[in-house]
Amino acid sequence: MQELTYTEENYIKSIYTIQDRSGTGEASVNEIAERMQTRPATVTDMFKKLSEKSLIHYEKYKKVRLTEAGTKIALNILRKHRLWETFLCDKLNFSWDEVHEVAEQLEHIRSQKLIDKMDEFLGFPEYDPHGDPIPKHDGAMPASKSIPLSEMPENVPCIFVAVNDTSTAFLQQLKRFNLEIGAELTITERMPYDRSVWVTNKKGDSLQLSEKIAGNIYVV
Amino acid sequence: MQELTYTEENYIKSIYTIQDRSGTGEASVNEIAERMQTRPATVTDMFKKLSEKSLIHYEKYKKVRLTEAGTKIALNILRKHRLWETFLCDKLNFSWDEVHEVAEQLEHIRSQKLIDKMDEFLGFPEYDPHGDPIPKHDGAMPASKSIPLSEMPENVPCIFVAVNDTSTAFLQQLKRFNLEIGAELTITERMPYDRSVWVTNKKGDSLQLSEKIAGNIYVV
DNA sequence: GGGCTTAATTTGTCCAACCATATCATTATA
DNA sequence: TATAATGATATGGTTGGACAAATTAAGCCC
Repeated sequence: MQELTYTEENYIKSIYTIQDRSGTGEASVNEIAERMQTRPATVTDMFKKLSEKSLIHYEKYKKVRLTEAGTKIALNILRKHRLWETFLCDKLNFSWDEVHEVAEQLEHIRSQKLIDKMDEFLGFPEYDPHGDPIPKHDGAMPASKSIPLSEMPENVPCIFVAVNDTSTAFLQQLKRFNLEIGAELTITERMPYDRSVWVTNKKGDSLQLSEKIAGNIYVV
Repeated sequence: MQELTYTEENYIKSIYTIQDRSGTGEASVNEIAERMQTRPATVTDMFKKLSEKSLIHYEKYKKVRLTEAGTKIALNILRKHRLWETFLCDKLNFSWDEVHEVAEQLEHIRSQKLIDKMDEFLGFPEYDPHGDPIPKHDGAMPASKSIPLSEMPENVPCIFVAVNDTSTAFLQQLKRFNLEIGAELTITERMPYDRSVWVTNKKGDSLQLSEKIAGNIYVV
């Protein structure tokens, strides 16, 4: 197990996320640059370094893929991130839209013992406050059986279980709509022009969600 | 409130610690280099930078002292460090000798809300597991729990912080022994017959102190 | 295939934090 | 007071992570 810088860890995590939500299981220089708020040149440099350390499969001008070692690291960071989020919400009463940026820092703390004790302290949770599965110590991940709200058929009720974007902007928007994990939603109508959807909740309130929002709300 | 790097924060903390136990309230390049495990050249560079940011008083070839702003930052880091140590011991059942290096990482987490909530979660503790006082949110520090030198266990280094007798006779005796506030002392042996103690200082000098003297020297 | 667009890489620079070495100040001591 | 020892600084160099600008490769469309 090598010593990685925080920056390297963040790249690994971004690659994991991008390849996870791309059909092909790969990530491009531009996608990572976008996500890391940096320039493609920087990403190319980092790809070389990570490749040197055998954490990604990299060939010039091609997309990259995490190696097994890289994936293991990504899952470990994800585990820490989600356990910390759970801690912040469950024990310190943070609201679920406040935890992300603090967890972004805490996920880099290096101490096997700390994270194992934290897991125990929290009662070995399977899902974090956003509904995302928490990888186990060995990297095993509870199934996340959710799909984007935008892919739900019309008039089939579903439960809001996770978000696919943890930016403050997005979470605040949800707050404005009064949308929370656990809400029961039903798509009543699709607007073909901009792919937005009309949704009703259990109380019968109706609201219109853009394609972007509906694509980042995950439901079962 | 400026954004400091972790490294800068660590220097600030080291300066605080050194000047706190120095008698004169100052810290030298070499002392900091020793404590930070780095070279004097590096420390000089950093002193210039911190001086530029008005966090220390710095003049070439002289010792440094934290400014008010610098002290505030140091106390804030100390607060975070000691609260985290308390958390690790009280809530996660770490033993008191395991917590330090993890707290060294956690003390850099930037979130006012987190640390305030943590303080509350822990029941607003005044002292950390090592008995050191935890600075309050406003920088106020509970009195540090000093004890008479005579009550220190053997072979545990401590710092001479106060006297409990301000008579000239006592102070002159201290002078004769070359004992000053700030000295690092270690009891090497106890003489059961008269309860006097053998003490060594940092230079390795050894001296014998009567029960009366050792009882009026306060240490932490 | 040729040309165009987009994506990726190379090159050269910058800054923070480090170091070794050489030099300069301060101090302690003969 | 002169001089050696110690302490601090200056200089020049390295590395990691970032950037802009220029260049090259890949993919696509006719």
